Formats: sequence, C-alpha cells, structure tokens
Amino acid sequence: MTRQSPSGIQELVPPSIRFDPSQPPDPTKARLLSAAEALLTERGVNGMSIRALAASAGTSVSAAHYHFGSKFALVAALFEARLAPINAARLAGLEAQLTDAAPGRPSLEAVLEAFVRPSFEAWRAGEAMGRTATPHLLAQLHADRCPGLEDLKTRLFEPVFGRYLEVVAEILPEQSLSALRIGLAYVSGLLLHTVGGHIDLSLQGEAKPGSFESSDEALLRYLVTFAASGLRSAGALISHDGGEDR
Amino acid sequence: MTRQSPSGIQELVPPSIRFDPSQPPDPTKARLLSAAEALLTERGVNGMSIRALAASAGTSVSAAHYHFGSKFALVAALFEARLAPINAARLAGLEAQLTDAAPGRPSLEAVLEAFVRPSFEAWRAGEAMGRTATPHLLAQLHADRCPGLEDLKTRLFEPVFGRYLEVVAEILPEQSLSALRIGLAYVSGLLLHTVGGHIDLSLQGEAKPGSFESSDEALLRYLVTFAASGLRSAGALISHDGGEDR
DNA sequence: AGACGTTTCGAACAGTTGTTCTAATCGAAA
DNA sequence: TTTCGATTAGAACAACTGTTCGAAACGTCT
Repeated sequence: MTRQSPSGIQELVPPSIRFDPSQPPDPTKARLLSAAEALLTERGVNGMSIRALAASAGTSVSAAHYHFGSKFALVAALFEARLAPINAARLAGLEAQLTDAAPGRPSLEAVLEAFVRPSFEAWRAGEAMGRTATPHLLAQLHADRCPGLEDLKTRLFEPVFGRYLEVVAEILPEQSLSALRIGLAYVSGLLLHTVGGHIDLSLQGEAKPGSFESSDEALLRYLVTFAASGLRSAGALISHDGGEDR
Repeated sequence: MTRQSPSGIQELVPPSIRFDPSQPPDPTKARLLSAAEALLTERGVNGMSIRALAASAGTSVSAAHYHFGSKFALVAALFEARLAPINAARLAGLEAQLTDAAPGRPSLEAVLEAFVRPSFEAWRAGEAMGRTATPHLLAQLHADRCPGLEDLKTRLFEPVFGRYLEVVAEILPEQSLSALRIGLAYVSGLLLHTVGGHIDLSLQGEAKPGSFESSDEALLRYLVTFAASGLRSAGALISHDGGEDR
C-alpha cells in the first residue's frame, strides 16, 4: 500500500548496496508531494486542481493519479506524511522531558514546549528559507473542510493528544479531565493560529532589539507561557468533581 | 451600492407608510444570504457553487448574480453583513465597561469578555436551535483562503482591534505594544478556535453536573480566564523597552 | 533480441464551474 | 390598458473539474 521502492528488494535488504541514498527514491512522487504542499497551503483543498499541481510539479495529470489514485488520496497521503514525523517528535520530546526531569515531574511549561516545539521549529525553518512551511500546510488542512479528512485528523492526532492529556493530568491533578481536554485543545489552537500565518510579525513602527522579530525563541516562549498560564488559571475555575461555583 | 429597497423611496421617507415592517424587504436576497451562510460554513468558499446555493435558496442561478453581481461579491457582502453587528456590539460592550466601571479601570477579564461575548453568544444561540451559527461562518471564512477577502477582513477588524489594543494597553502599561498585539491576536485565535467547531464539547464518559456541557457560561468564563491569564503572564516576559532576558 | 513490469504522457471522458444572455413575469404608476 | 423598471427563470457559454484510457518510453532481466 505504502511502498515507495519500485521492487520489494529494498525493504528486504535494509542496508542494501542499491542506489545512492542521497538520491530521492522517486523524484516525481516526491515532487508531486512538495508541489502539492505549496499549492494546498495557499489555495486550500478545493482551490488546488490536479492540473495546476501537475504543472507546478513538472509532470502530467495522469502521473498524479498513477501514484496516488485520486486527489483526495494524494492530500491524505501528504497530510499523513507531513504530520507523522512532527507527532513522533512530540511524543519523543515528551518522553525525554519525563526521563530527564529526574527529581520530580517536569514543569507544565516543559511539557507544553515539547508539544509545541517540533511544529514551531519546522514552521520557522521553512518560513525562513523557502516559500511555504509544513506546519502552515497542516494548519491550512486542519481548517479546511475536506470530507473524509476529519477521520484521518483524529486518528493521527488522538494518540498524541491522549498521551499529553495523561501527563498534564498528573501535573495538574486538581483539574478535571474535561477541563484539561479543552485546555489542551486551546493550546493546539494557539499553535495552529501561530503557524497558520494569522499573526503578523511585522514590527509596525517599533523596531526594538530583542523583540519578537529578532528572535523566534521569544515568540515560542510567549506561546508556551501564554498556554501554560491560561491552562493553570482557567482550569482552576472548574473543581475536579465537576461542579462550578455558579 | 448597498441599497436594499427597489426604489429610493424608503430611504427618503424613514417612517413611511409602506409595506409591513415585519416582512423582510427582499425575501430572495435575504434567503440567498441565509442559504449561503449555511453552505459556506460547511463547505467553504470554493466548496459552495452558485447552483447549490440557488437550489438551497429556492431560486435560480441568475437571481444570485442579479442581486450581488458575482460569487465573490456575495460572500463579501455576507461576511460584512454578519461581522458588522458583532463588531458593533464589541465596541459598545467595551465602552459600557469603560463607563460602568466608575471607580477605576475595568478589569482585563471584563474587557476581554466584552470582546468575546457577542460572538460567543451568537454562536451558542445559533448552535442551540437551528443548524449553523453565524460566528461559525466567520471562523470558516477567516480560515478560508479567499483572494481579495483578506483586505475586507483587516478593514473590518482593524478598528475594533485597535480600540481594544488601546484599552488593554492602559490596563497593562508595563507591556509593549508588540507583545499586546500578539496577545490580542491570540485571544481572537482562541475565540475563533472555539466557535469554529474545533472543540468537542462531548462529555466522553464523564457526565458531571455543572461541567461545560451543562452551561455555556462556564465555557465562556474558561475562555476569558484562559486568555486574560495568558495575556498577563506571557507579556511579562517581554519588558516594555523591548529587551528580553535571554 | 525479446519480453516484462513500471512509469509517463497526451487525448478524451462526462460533469461542473461562474457568468451572460434573452425572454418572460411581476407590480405599480400613467 | 398600457408602460416601465425591477425581478426572475431557463438556456447557453466557454472554461475548468477529476478521472480514465491507450499508446508510447523506460530500465531490467531472460
């Protein structure tokens, strides 16, 4: 289903003496995905046509259908291929925080940063050099109403969300799970809002050194602090046994 | 440009003895807007076709073009018609807070609530009865990449944003304007994330009384507290003269 | 050389898109 | 009743949509 090599040789002989590993295994397929990434980010799912994609990738329309089967399968494959490594980095970063913080539990800020950093860094890196960044695409596809893609979103995001929910619930044991669920949804909402390009980093008159424009880390820390503080304070409104003082 | 009455009589004779005021002045135009609101929310701009809109409104394709001129003009008119009253309520609520809080400045929470409440209440009201809610459409159009609509967004939103920025800057005088700008963008991001349907209010196993499901006010207060606390804490990272301690 | 599976391309498919045109309908003023 | 402007509906437009098909070109193995 998801095989990339033309024949099954490569997956049977892991360190095989075949091809140059620096060469991409399938140029056209990768080129289609990369072109689709750019087009989807700025035009959305319904705004991107297979012909525009083929023209942008330098191939034909039928090549796209040969490799992916349908337009929806293409965007689904791209979404999964791009989100998977970010989610893996999120889980790895979380476990690293859990083991590195030997004395006690990691701080809420450290946990939220582990969640936010992979996507944030990929966003800044992509935005700095080339044109479009991968997390920007993910934010766009998240906002895009694409029938059938909702299931894929939840299926890919749920395990990560669930694991972070467990850890945050241990850090904030006085908060109910439903409150934490909304809080974590807000955290990812803030991240999506950031990488989705809905924030203008333009300095607008004041060019102070050390401000957001000069350092990506400052913006990341603003996001993490905002989320952690909001999560703590807002969750305190709802007592753990469900009742709110109203 | 934006005249609704067939002839210019109605705007020349304000309390004229014409028509029944309870009757909508132009059923088909209003019906088109209402149908477009539903279709745009669940399909996006590129996902809605004029034919589907005409069928849903019970009219013909040419009626839509007669009243609005083009598809883009229709969605722009709808966006402006729906956002304007919400923005007006935001400004009115803010001024009410400024005058009502006689002793000193209003609290940050009160100001943010004045910003959030109009959209939030319209969202809950619409979601409770009929099918789709107006703020859901606004969130969808905000996320939708529609060429030419960006200018309209900033033109409509900028005065509200600027006024709130002034007031919040007085409440938090130690924070820089660029930090507050990002913070306010985060507040509106949280609101859009909420009314955009990206938060599942399903109880998922725990049905505690007094939780989010039973009271809309609880969710609104969670949102306001989250935003206010995040705004306060995150902005403290950036000193007013621009330098951050890194 | 020949045969094989993989990959690519151009053409063509039926269906939909936004828009335009023309004729018909409506209600009120003359 | 006739006239006129406003409103509507249906047909038709060219352009574009995702998808399919068959014929080439590709390198690899026998």
